[in-house]
Amino acid sequence: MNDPKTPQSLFGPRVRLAPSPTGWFHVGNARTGLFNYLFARKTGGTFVLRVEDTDKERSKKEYEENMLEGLKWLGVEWDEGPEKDGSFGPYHQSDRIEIYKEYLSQLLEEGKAYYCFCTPEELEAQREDMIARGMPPKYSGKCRDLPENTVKEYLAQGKPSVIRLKMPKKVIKFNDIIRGEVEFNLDLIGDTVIAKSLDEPLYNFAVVIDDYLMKITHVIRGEDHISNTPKQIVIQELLGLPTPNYAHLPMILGPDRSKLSSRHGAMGLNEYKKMGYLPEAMNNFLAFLGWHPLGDKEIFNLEELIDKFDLNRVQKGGAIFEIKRLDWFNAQHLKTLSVDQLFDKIGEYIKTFSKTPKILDNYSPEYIKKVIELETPRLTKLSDFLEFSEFFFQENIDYPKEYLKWKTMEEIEIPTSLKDCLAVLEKIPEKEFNKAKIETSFYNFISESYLYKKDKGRLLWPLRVALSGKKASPGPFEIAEILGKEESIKRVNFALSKLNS
RNA sequence: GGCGCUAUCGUCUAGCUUGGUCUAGGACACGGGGCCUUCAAUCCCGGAACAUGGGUUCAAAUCCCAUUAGCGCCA
Repeated sequence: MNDPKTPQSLFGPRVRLAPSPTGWFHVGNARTGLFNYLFARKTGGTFVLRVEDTDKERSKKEYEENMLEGLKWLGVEWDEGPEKDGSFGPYHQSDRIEIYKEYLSQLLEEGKAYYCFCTPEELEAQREDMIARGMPPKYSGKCRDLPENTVKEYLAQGKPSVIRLKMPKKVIKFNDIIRGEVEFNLDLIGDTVIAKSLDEPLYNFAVVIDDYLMKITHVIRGEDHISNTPKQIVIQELLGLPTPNYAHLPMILGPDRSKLSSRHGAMGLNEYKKMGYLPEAMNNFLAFLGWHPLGDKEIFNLEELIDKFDLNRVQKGGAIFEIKRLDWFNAQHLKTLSVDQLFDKIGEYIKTFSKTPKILDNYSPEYIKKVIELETPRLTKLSDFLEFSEFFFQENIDYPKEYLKWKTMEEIEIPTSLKDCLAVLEKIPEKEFNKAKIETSFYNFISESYLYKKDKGRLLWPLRVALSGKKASPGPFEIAEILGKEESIKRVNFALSKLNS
């Protein structure tokens, strides 16, 4: 904290998310982004988004767009980066090649880095030899002290080369906010390659330069980068740059406890949107993967997460991505929404992903909202709505007639029940056709019948199936109210006709 | 192979800094039950963990050491 070499900013901490657009934006990136965002907002800092697209073969514009879209969906807004100008751009590494070149040249001139002309075959042979002798497989340092003329000559000849760092023999220690003191013996690492050429810097080098120039004060990233950290610190030291604070987040794991990947069936973030998950639930779930606030409260929106967030409470061990837990978070968040909010979200979901968006045109918002209100307790995901409530939006429903049979009934008894239902329904005035009235009407009727009083299912189960066509649905009275008198009667009649056929 | 990180219920975790209040708390999932016309929601109950072995101490999930296992990085 008091290290004078730690970068300081007058405007609070500066953090960054620095993904490579070489694949669909996944939950690991999203979680890292979320933690950076929460930290920045909590501390009044700045969240920078930097696109590490130096790998020209694998980087694709569509991946980058997918990433921006994912971040926007979550509400994890960056302050500087693509689409948002800042004073520390450009924010694409591909636009910063000239900058890296300068620093690379400086290291070369100062003799802190050197050209290496060893061939892959030579390196492979060296490595095997080292391993065979039980030593750490590191570069031998063969080209470390090549005479200047030789280097110039080789370069002029166009001999393939890379740029290596002259790794000092020392122990690097750094204080990780999450893990405490971590130390590495550089002697075991060897002279690492920092660039393929002056125009092609490698990850470890570009990161250091960017973090410095973008005045990053806190590097919050995945634990898989912890082994890169000593190399990056050495580069900082050789260049005379400050070292930021580091916080290495635990990994998100698959069910087999290895790093979560598509191998586990993990999908891009937009797939979760497609499945009907809410961004609030995703944030809540992701935040709780490796972090936990004080107390027993579990359901938090973004604002509340910001308020409670504390890097010091981040877990050290990896956390398995368990979708059932996400389901629960989603159901809980769904229940916090008002009917109007749900109507908007479900409407948008249907418009974007459903093959049958016409229910929005064919039914009034009031009607749809009533259905939503009724179905909310059953919803886990937005997509469930269509599945559970389709019978409200179909002119003609159909179902196997066996569904109509209550467990204590014989099939020949069903028509009687349905006819009784019809009689009750018909007696209710159109204007009073609401749940309360329907319910009292039925209960009055039931109280007059010894058979129904003993076993209400004999009357109500066939009615419910006639109205919904499903084995599982909300209760018959609330369905009937929404359907209306006419449609309810029509459906009971339809059930009767099914039994005759 | 080397180095590094990690280790509490099946899962996410609280507790560990400042040993005793921990016969280890919560949540998800699971099982059972209540409500009940089904499903869901909801409520109640239940099983379920300090990786192992040594220390230190009157006392250890908590401190120290070793071991084991898992993962990550390096090519």
